[in-house]
Amino acid sequence: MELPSSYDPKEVEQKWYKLWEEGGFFHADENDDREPYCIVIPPPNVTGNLHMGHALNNTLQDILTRWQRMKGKSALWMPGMDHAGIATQNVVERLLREEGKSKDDLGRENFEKRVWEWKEHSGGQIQGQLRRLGCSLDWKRERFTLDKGLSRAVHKVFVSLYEEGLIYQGYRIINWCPRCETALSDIETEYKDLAGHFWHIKYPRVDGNGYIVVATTRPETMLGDTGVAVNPEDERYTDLVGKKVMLPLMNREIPVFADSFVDREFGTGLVKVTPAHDPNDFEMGKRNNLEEINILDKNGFINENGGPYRGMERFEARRKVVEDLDKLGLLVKVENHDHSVGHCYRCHTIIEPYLSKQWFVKIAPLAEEAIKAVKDGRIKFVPKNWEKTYFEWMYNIRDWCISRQLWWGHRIPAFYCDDCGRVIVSAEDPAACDACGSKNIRQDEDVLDTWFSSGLWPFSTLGWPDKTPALKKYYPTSVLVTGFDIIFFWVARMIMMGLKFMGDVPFRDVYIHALVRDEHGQKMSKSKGNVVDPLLLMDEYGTDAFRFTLAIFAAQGRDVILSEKRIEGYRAFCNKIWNTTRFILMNLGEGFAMTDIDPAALEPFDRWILHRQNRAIEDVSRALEEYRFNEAAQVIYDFWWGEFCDWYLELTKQRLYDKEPSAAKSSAVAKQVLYHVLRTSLKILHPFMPFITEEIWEKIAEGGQGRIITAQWPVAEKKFDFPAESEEAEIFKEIVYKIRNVRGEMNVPPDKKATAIFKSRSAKVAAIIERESAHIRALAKVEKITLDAAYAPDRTDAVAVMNDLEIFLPLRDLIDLDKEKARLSKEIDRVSADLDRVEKKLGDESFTGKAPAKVVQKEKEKREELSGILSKLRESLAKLS
RNA sequence: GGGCGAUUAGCUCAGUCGGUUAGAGCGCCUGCCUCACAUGCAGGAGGUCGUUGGUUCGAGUCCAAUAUCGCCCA
Repeated sequence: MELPSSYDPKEVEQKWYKLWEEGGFFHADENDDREPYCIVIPPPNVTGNLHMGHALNNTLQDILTRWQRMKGKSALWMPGMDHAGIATQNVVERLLREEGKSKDDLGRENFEKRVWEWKEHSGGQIQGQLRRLGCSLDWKRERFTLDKGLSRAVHKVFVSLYEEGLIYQGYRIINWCPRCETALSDIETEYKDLAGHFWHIKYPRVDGNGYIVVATTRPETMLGDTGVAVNPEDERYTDLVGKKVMLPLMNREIPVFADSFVDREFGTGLVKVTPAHDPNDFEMGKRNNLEEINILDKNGFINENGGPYRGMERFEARRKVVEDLDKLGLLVKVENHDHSVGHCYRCHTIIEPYLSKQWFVKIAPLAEEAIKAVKDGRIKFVPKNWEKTYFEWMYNIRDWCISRQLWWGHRIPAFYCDDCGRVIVSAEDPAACDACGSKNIRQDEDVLDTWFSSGLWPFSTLGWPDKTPALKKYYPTSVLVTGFDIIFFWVARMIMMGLKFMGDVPFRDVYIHALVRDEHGQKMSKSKGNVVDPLLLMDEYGTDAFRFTLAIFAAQGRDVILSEKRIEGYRAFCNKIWNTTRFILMNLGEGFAMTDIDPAALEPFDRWILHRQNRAIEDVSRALEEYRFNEAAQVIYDFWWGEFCDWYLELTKQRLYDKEPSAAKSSAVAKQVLYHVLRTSLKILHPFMPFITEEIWEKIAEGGQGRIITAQWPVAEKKFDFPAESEEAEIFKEIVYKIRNVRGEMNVPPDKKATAIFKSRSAKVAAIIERESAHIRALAKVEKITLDAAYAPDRTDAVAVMNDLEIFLPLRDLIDLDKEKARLSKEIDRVSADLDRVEKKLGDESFTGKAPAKVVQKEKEKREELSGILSKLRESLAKLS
């Protein structure tokens, strides 16, 4: 069979995914008795499209899943999507706006219907894209955070936490997005430094003794001021405490009071207090019994409490307030002031601290357990330094606001009795009030934070609250693979919920990978316009090359800054793989059949490559065990290209091309080894490059060997360990390299076959040269080889020196003596610099006295070697002068 | 303001326990269309590992300070 001379990924990729999926290769069976291995996918948003972050995240998960599947585990990679409350609602609202409608025109029920329709027809684009990426997800088990089973889990958790007192309703300051018209949790608010102003405003004293000056970055909030605070220690204002000032514009008398929260150094040391619009002011208000006046409506417009400013948008009101104060002569000064302003993480609108009634999770008791689980090692973060970030947050965690004023999501299972005012929390919709029996009950309008449901993901997807066989087999899951940006949003919450409801951690390991950044190290984002579409890269370079690039870039603790040139390089690697196969298939010949390899029949380089392959298998396996994806990929790359192709393949050519009957046995062995190494290398490459490996696996199949996706992961075989032969192979490689080096530097044309004379006193080296002379001739392009321990070199001989060996190449008229002198001088400089360093070291008694004997011994050997080489080089140079 | 990370070849990045001459891909230079591959082959140039100090027989690696950049939190 002959292959085309270059690899074309397009058809191959289309073909195999379908065959795998339809063939049930991705399905894990909870009823088999194999050891479980489970990863739950970080559910992408239903609105999502595959971006670089997904590509990296899912490539790594797929590598792990495919590897464990090949290791014989019952490997389950659980797929699914997140309903993404705010994001999805925003998408559908935007579509409605294009039709000139609002969600209120439709009403809640119709709106929800509309979102479901959207989900069915336009949502979940990413599922196809994950297939394109080759993800071996068990699609039959796919879940959605809003499906029936998961909703049941959400209700059960809510009710249970409520009954335990861990969920409560509270009236307090939350982060409010006026555009999304909903509350947000603390971590859904992103702080950005903005250039703002610091307005200094006069508040006249009621007693007529002039005025005080307060400073603020948000002057419009003064409409809701109900006090002015000073630090109790601040002597400047002792006499003010207990007095009243007149709030300008609103003409309301408000008290001056002392509160130690106030920083004397900040601004004027006098702080206007707006309890309904600032979390710190809220606390001070509570401590000092201040009135709470809410001046904003849900859209960020001034409400009826804002007097003349009613109906103005908040920033318009700010301008007007400042203008009016200025007119009244109450504006003392305006300073430029940079400050940190909270923005909605979904729509980037500036959020307002806003007083309202919301549902909260009392987080401290849950966090305590979650901290323990990481402290005592039940959960391990990789890399470990993320544990610090995790602890930092967990120790400072605040109660979690879980209610959202949205329509798309899990509606909060709380009901209010309009007759007796009772709050009923129940997983099933109650028919009547359980206190007064009234049927006059209505459900809470709010839905739950999307992250509330994703916090249950590792067990809800496996069937909880039912005790399913899948849950029993796969929980706790093996590893969670995710980016550090959602450690707080998601990872910490899964840990808390898993411990609470399953009584065990949700996963053993948490592998935190990097963010994919653009070439300037910036986080990719649509608003910055610096996104690179992974689908385009896959189209251009092939999925396997793209995946391999991501893997080899995924060094721990470092961001991935993607370079297209690298992808191009690994596309070339795909082609190399393809052509390795092409070469082997062209040479196996008709009637080839794989047999067991008899170690006794192997020739030296067969032993070398099998030995090297054993090391590659070990190194790849170990790297994967430790989530060092980049290392694993690098090992395969180096082995395949640098050893298998560059050396072994070249070394087999003579054996394969020799048609003499005497060469038949050697050729047959080489074929077996080529085939064996190819098969094994394909296997260790498969998790990284699933498509090309499966394609080739089929091309080289002798029939009935199944698919590579379920082939057995190789282990290093002791019978193929040949350390002594491998050492000799390295000497051989150096000989070839030295000759090539001379040829290259002296510009000897390739068709000019040289003669090489080897001068050595080492029996070992001489034996290698004698044995491998045919290989040296072929690889170094040498015509004739002579071993002569007493050789007296001619002036026109080019020379190369290595340990225990001098190689002379009589070049006659081809030699350029000046060039050869320069070459030798350069070599002498290099070697003597090394020798100097070594001698200096060995002359230092503190080194010989304190360094381990092994290290000293090594240096001594090096000295011998270098001084030998150096003297021979000098001799040669002397002859030229 | 607090915390974390980075700084290594022209570019993008590796470098494990402190121990040979600090590696790779791309780019660059020289020579090759050699019967698997020009997406290739052979050879070469290119680095005082941000700076300063310290620990050590020995530092790209450990410690401290500092500069620059990035991220997270307040």
